[in-house]
Amino acid sequence: MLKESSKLKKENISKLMVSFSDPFRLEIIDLMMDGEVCVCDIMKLTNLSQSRISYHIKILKEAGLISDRQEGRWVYYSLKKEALFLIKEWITSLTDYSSNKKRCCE
Amino acid sequence: MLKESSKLKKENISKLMVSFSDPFRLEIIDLMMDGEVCVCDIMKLTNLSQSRISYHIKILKEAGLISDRQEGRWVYYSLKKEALFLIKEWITSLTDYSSNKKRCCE
DNA sequence: ATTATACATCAAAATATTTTGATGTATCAA
DNA sequence: TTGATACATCAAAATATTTTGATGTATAAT
Repeated sequence: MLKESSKLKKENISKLMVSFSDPFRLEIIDLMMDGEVCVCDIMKLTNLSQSRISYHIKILKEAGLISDRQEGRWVYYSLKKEALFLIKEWITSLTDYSSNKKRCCE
Repeated sequence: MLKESSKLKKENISKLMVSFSDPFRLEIIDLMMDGEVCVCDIMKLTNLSQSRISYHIKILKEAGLISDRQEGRWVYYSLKKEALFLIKEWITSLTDYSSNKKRCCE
């Protein structure tokens, strides 16, 4: 069962998954795969408005998926490897699920 | 980059991730880890209403995460290993992302 | 045939998420 | 110190998702 095998609580899982559930957030995550990005970068590379990007960044941050680092006027965002690893672990617990099927409703 | 390394299109990824983004769907997925389940099973094991379960099942099905098999009055649902594998692959492409950070806004 | 069970589907209501445009704060440069 | 840049935050509007209760369809048991 998922409950025992995962180090992530169900609430955290859904928050992390919410991060991936929006195409614009996937775009942003995609950009972060090449390293740190600031909001201004994302603005240049997508055509999302600044406040829209900030909103999505907030979702990602509250899910624990990204970390931020301020440097002067800029804030650099990057993916948290630890979070990605936990997600991978969770997905693995799913793919490794027992294949002996039970019949229901009997 | 995500785009090239994944066999899943961004649209499919977000649909799959939407599946995992709801706590009740996570419950249902959890139950399916022990094998096939019917709606009646899910009703017994959670206290979700029948139409509510059907709604969530539909989301999971349209995301391509589960398959169904009818037997008499019952419909048995189970996780599609293929879909889980694709998700795992995608997550892996994220965790394996290049760690040479670029500086932005320069 | 009638009734019950299992589930899907529908429309309306309830909620939640997302977008927009405006405003606020901090940093920096002139 | 004034103005510009980078970003956060806010409230309202727009949009999307979820829940509910009712109704529909198919299967099966009596």
